[in-house]
Amino acid sequence: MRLITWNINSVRLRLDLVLRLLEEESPDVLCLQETKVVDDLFPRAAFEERGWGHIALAGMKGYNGVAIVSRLPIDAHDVHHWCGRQDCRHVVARLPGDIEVHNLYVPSGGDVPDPEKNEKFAHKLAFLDEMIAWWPTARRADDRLVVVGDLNIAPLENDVWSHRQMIDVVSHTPIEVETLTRMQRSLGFVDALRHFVPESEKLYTWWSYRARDWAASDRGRRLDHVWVTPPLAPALTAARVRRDARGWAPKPSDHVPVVVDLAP
DNA sequence: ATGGTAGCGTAGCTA
Repeated sequence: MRLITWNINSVRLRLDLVLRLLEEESPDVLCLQETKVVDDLFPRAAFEERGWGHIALAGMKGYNGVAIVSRLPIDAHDVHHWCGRQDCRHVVARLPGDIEVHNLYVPSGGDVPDPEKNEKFAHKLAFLDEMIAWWPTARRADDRLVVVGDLNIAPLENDVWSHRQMIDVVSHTPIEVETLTRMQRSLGFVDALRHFVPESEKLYTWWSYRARDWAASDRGRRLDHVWVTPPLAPALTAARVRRDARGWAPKPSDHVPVVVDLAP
């Protein structure tokens, strides 16, 4: 099974790029974040016509939004909301083979890494803390789970271009790294990308739009992740980042797809 | 220290 996660930053504006990815990679399951569209206006037909006819959505107007687009039947799906909001950041699909995919869009957290001074940062930490409490009550470490998405945290030193210069920057602060690590440990999730790419190697999935030349400066961060529970870890056969998609014309997303292959 | 870009939707918020 091939599974891809991609923060698309408007699925309607970049539908042509999504279709290009489907053509090039032919994934079984594509998980999108920041679709920025209500469910009724999601471009279903484009996916259905190409064979990805099973779709689970949680979208809203203008912001956030997650989608799971699948070639495999989706037996059931759920939408979860956190922190008392209805902000469309978590959709779940159950797939054949008793695999459950959780597609997440974790709050970005604003600019100031202090929950006392910045409500957005407090929300980001609260969102993760709620999930950390929820996982062990709702699922088991021996379930066959895949957690993907834009987690908006780069946990390892080589998940950012400069650990030293990023230590006080939201996405790489110690409190965020510690919180994300606690979520990872809540069910013993295995980091699929780092299962294949050594921690000593720089690895990014996001580059700011604000750089003059994203490729030359290469000030990236690894914000997008794929985790699996221990029963699925032996099935991992490959994981890679489609860095080239950051340059796709005419208007790339600031995130690139992460591709993971699981043996049957 | 600051400003740099992008999407939605048409002002200002979010990232």
